[in-house]
Amino acid sequence: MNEDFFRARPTEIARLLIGATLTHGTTSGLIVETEAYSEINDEACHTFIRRHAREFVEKHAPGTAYIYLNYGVYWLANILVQAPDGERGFVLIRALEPLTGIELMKERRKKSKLTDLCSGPGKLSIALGIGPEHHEQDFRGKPFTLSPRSSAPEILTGPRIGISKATELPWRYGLADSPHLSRPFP
DNA sequence: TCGTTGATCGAG
DNA sequence: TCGATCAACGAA
Repeated sequence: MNEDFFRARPTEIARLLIGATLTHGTTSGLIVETEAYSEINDEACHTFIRRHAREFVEKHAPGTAYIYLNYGVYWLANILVQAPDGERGFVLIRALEPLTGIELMKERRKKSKLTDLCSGPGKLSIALGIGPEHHEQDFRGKPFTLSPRSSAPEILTGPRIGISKATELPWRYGLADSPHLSRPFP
């Protein structure tokens, strides 16, 4: 994806990324699930509760990686985005369908079932080797490559997972009928 | 269902 | 300083 791809609202980019391909090193996967977080009217967004996140969006360009440790255990991969009107936010990559480097993913995950490798935000970080060293790195070519989808897929929409605030916003997106989702859609 | 795990933030 | 909270996962 070029730089302009990330110049849109978080919800718009989260939707456009369904069906796109994410590559890191020799591993890659088809994005089947994302969530949008916005600094506008979204209390679940880190910019509402973390000073570091507010500074991050000020200092970095759209397309920059925001990598966050959740529950003291798992690293979650987000992409910083910014619309032309100034609205900024993050897109969380929540699940992938493994495409290449599957043997390496199985080693890293210590799992052999294809649907166990990347079916959650913590799982896919382990499978693709994403960690704290990638915070502030780039989704616009290196180290992470995003390739656009070839055709428009059927996309599901629902409430975001694992949050307690702004639960009414239907900002989770998923590829219809994918067996690689972190959880079914309602 | 339940325990694990550590960065962050606000109250005291 | 202390306690609550948190964009998850695996064991059972």
